[in-house]
Order: sequence, then structure tokens, then C-alpha cells
Amino acid sequence: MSETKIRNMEEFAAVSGISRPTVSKYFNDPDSVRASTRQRIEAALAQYDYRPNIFAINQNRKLTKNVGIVVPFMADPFFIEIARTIEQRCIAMGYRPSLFSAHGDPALEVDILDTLRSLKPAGVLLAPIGRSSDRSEIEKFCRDVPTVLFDSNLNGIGEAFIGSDNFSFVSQTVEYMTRTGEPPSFFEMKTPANPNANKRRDAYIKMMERLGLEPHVIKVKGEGWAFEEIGRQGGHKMFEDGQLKTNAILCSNDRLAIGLLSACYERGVKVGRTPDCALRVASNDGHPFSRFTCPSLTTASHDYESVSNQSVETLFELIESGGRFDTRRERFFPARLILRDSA
Amino acid sequence: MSETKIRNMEEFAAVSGISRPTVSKYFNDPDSVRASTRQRIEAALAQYDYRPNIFAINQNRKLTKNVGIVVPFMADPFFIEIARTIEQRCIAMGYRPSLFSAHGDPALEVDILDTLRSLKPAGVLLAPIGRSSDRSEIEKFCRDVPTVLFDSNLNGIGEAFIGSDNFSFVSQTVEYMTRTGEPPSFFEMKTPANPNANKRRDAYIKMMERLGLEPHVIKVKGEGWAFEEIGRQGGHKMFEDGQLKTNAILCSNDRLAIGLLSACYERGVKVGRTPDCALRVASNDGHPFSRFTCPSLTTASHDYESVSNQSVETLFELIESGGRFDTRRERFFPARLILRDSA
DNA sequence: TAAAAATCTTTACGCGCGATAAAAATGGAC
DNA sequence: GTCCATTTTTATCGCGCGTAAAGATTTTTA
Repeated sequence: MSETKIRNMEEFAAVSGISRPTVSKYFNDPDSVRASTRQRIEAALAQYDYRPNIFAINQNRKLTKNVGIVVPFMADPFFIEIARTIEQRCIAMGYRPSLFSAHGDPALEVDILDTLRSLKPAGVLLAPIGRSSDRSEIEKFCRDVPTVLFDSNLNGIGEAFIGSDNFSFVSQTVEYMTRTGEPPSFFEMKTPANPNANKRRDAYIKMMERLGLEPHVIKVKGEGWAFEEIGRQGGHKMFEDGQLKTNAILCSNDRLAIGLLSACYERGVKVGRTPDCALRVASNDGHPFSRFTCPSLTTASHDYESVSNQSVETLFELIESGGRFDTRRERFFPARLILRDSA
Repeated sequence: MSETKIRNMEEFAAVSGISRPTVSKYFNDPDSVRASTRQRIEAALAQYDYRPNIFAINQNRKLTKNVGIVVPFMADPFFIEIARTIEQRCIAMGYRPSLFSAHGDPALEVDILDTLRSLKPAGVLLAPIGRSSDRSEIEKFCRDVPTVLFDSNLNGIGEAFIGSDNFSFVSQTVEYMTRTGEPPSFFEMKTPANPNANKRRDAYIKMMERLGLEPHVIKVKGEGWAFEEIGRQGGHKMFEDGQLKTNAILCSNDRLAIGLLSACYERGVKVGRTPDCALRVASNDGHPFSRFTCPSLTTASHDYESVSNQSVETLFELIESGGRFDTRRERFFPARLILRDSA
């Protein structure tokens, strides 16, 4: 490592003995120059640690190597799990991912898209907040920037959607619980923040009807993204009001279930599938913490890996197709039922 | 909103009737131009939605408005809680925060610093991975970029450190548990990833000795950041080996405690402070999920708000001081003991 | 109302790199 | 040793904006 500081590509080209345009070509694609040239450049690179100015690069390139990743709520380990995988894969593809969280705030979501627009990203992976998202603003953004939606679908918006098949989630748990005990009631928020919640409720009702059973939906009140607390308070209220007619509950999502289990514990309601238990609780998502609830939570898990991988692959396909698909693509991955102690 | 697209500041200056240098001045500081001029620019801004090219700006400004935020492990809601607050405050100050997670990987941590360096940030808020961090690389980075460390201190590195006072955490819980029952054993990982863990253990031993009690440390094996699973398996092993001599445990951190509580539940060991309970468990951090464990977790919580605010304020003070302090600053905030059902 | 101060316009240059066209050099096959 | 294809060099422009200097204009001060 020499002590002379390289200020720009011109100087680096000089010390490496290669012309600047060739060096520039190298940085855009190391394989586009002759092997011997590449070696000389890389030798110089080892000696003087030079890196092209990222701002100058992005200013001049028509398409940057930036990729935006937007999640609705970062305090949710569920999204982190996916974002982390996506991030790594983007880096492996030679792109620079930037992660943003809307923190459940639709206005912030729009701000993020605005910021993202000015980054001129090659593409964006967006998990919208959902119900309260500003549809028209997102639609406008998607017209400007190649965007793949994931997790929450907004009909017709974006070039593609990658997510989970909500019916597969609910049908597996309903079938399992019904087969091994009583059919479950469905436990959800009155005004869900996320469109998946509605799909899951509808799937529950359809599934119950298909089995010739009467669906029973328990709606708890609460707004925002503090799902655990909403589940806990809703759980207490459910017991107090005697709303529960069965000994089995299927929660709309794991975070709600974590709160419900907390309420059950506080009330001394024993949850599980052993004979001494008063209640069985199952849920959806495969939340990283679901293994550590008391009892451990039976849940229909997202196929995290497939969703992440497919999202990234679809995005890069989109980028290579010039940012547009002929028809909007949708891909839904089935759930994987994880049997644990709670049901 | 007119339909004519503004391509650059030149064109925007034309439609606003103001010269380009003045418009440039406005975007750097709206108050640096005459009120009447500002109004004319903002009128044009409302009509044609123009935004200066971020890459061109950053290329030419000596100091960008970028701020880097680096956390060691994003799947930990604890860091998200802090990062979220910091992020918002940076935006409010007119800066552009970028959030990165090292995902527990020291090599990735170095990569992030490398990426960050090329973003020429005005300053960086860094929570190092800790023990396994590449000290010399971080040190090198801090020489180039004004950096404030938070959460994990690396002695002498960075211009300042903002964190929590580990002794305050442990002393409060030890005092409380001893006063209301038996003195606790200390439950931790054998090779903690984080320097705070060592400080907490030392504080525990010192506190016990101060009270004239014999300290008892239980070290469970496990590497990496899957603290919950390490706590769970370690908990089982602790019971099997009969390592536990007291009826009270203080965990090094909440995530470990979540795993331990899970093990207790699986073994039918009732945790809590009521007479029918076999064990009391307390912990440290104030993890967002600690409210929802079974039983709810008594924990010494970080003062999230103070740590976040002080970190941001220190960083901006640093930036305004030209990136250097005369002497390295350190600030430790005391814990707030949250009494819940587990102890 | 004149002078002083503040602000704006004009002109011009530089930042570091991408992109391109034409000229020159290189290397491999025969 | 010649020829041709490939690669590199040379030269030059443009991206969008920061910034500086000099002169013109407006506002403030006395």
C-alpha cells in the first residue's frame, strides 16, 4: 500500500500504466478488458487503494447500480428476515441496495419513494404498508421506476408481485386443527393494516364452509402496528366477553398470536394440544420468535427463502428487460406448516 | 403542476425567473436568499416539481449531507428501536441517513465502512459488532470519517461514545432481587459477542461482593447472534446439570432471557415472584418483546430515547466542530428498572 | 436623497467520470 | 513476415451542480 493518494481515475490510470477509458471499462466490467490489462490494473489496485467516485459514476451512467428495498415496518423481525436475504443477494449481483422502512407511516412511505426516485435506482423492491398506503403515489412511482412488489399486493401496481399464498396458509392450519381436534375460530384485528389479513380471513371462511363448518371470526379492536399489544388486550377482552365458542384459535398473524398467548398466560388459560390444555392456538407467518413463545407456536410459515430469492430474481429479470414486463407477473408461494406445542 | 419536465437547475432557474447561482444558494439554505426571491422560487417549485440531482450535488460539495447508521444485527428489535429514532432525527435536521446492518459478520462490517467511506458522509453513527469487530479497520475508518460510537464501546476509537451504564443495569436488578428474595445467579454466554456482556458480568460480581454475597455465574455455550436459542438450550442444560443453586436468575440480556423462559416453560418450571413459583428471572435491555414473554419479563431497560437523542446531538455537534473533538467524549445513561411478573 | 450594504446576475471554471469516434497498437493465425 | 481482428490510446464532449469574481440592482441606513 503506497502512501501517495490517488485522487481520481486519471491519476489511477497513470500509476497503473493504462489509459483512463480502459480503466473505466474495467470498473464497469472487469471481464471486458484483456486478461493482461486486467492484471496490471488489479496490481495497481492492490498497491494504491483507489475506488471510483460513486457520485460521478451515478451522475453519468444512464442506469445506476442502486437497488431500493422498502419495508413497511422494520421493527418486525419478519421483514428483516426477508430484507436481509434480499440485501445479500443484491450485493452478490454487484448492486448497491439501500434499505428503508416506512415505520408504518404512509406519509413516510411516500417520502421514501421520493428519495428513492432521486437515487435513480435500477429497480426497487417494495413491500407496501398496505391498506393505508397512498395508492396513487405508489402507482406514479412505479411508472417512473421498475418496481417489484412483495409481501403485500396492490392490484395492478408494479411490474410484478411476489408473495405468499394466503389460502395455503389458512387451509393447512384449518385442516390440521379440524382433523386433530375442534375447528378453530379466527382471531384478527378489526381494521387490519395489511391486505394479507383480509385474504386470510376470507380463506378461513371459505375453508370452513368447504368443510361444512360454521366460521367464527373474532375481531379485536386496535389500530397501527403494535400487534402484540393489540393481541394481548383483544385476547383478554375476548375471554371477558365470552366470545370464544371453541377450544381452538387460528390467529391472523404471529405477532397477534404472541400477544394472545401472553393474555392466555396472564389468565392462567393453558394453551397446547395435550389433554390438560384449555385452548389450542395456531397462527401464520413463521415469525422468528414463534419458536420461543410459551408454548412454542404452531404456525404456517412463509417460505422466506423462496420469496426473497424469487423477488430478487424477478427484479433483475425486470431490469434486464429494460424495466417493463409485457404483463404483470404474480407469484405466490405456499406455506410450510410448522407443528409446535401450541396446537 | 405543469407538464413541462424540468431537466436541471438551469431550466428551473429559467422558469422561476431567478439566476441559477441564486437558485443553487436557495437549495443549500433557503434562508440565505431574500424573502421575495425565496417566494418566487417556491412558487415555481410548486408548479414544476424539480429536485436537484443528488449525485451532482454530492460530487461538488466538500461535505455531503449523508449520515451513516450502522448496527451490528438488524434482526434484533433492540437496534431497530434506536435506529428508527436516530433516522427520524437526522431527517429532521436536513440530513439523509442510510441504515446498514452488519448481520453479525465482522467482514460485512468492514465492507459497510468501505461503502460508507465512498458516500463521503458528514458523519457516522456506529454500533460495532463488538468483540469480533476488526478494531484496526474501524480505527482507520474513524480517522477518515467523523464517527460517534453507540451501544458498544471500543476504547479510544471514534470521537465519542454514547451508551448505557452497565453497572446501573445490574446493580438495580441485583439490589431489587436480593431485597425481595434470594440473590440471583448470573446467566450469560460463555463467549459473549458484545463487550457490554463482560461489563455486566463484572458489575454483577462487584455488586454481589459489595453486598457480602457470593457471586454465581452460569456460562452457557454458543456462538453467534441466535441468543434466544442459545438461552433455551443453555437453560435446559443448566437444569439437567443442576448448575442452579439459587431460585433467582439475572440474564445478561433479554434475548437470552426469552430463550431461558422458553426452556423453563418446556420443563414446567414455573417462573415468577408469587409463592407458587420455583424461579425468578430478570434481565437487561428493555427489549420490545419483553412485555410479551410468559411471564412478562422484569428487565432493566435502556433509556432508548436518551441514547438515541444524545447520539444524534453528539454527532451533529461533532460535524459542526469540523469532525474532531479535542478529547473523546463518553456518556453513559442509567437503566430504568421495569418490574413485571417474572421477578 | 445619497451613500453604504446586501443581494442578485452574468460569466466562467471545475468536479470525476461515462461515452464515443478515430487513430494506433497489439497479438494470433497463417 | 503479412494480414486481420481485437484491444487500447488519444482526444473530446457532456452530465448537473458548486463556486468564485465582477458588475448590476435592490434595499437599508443615515
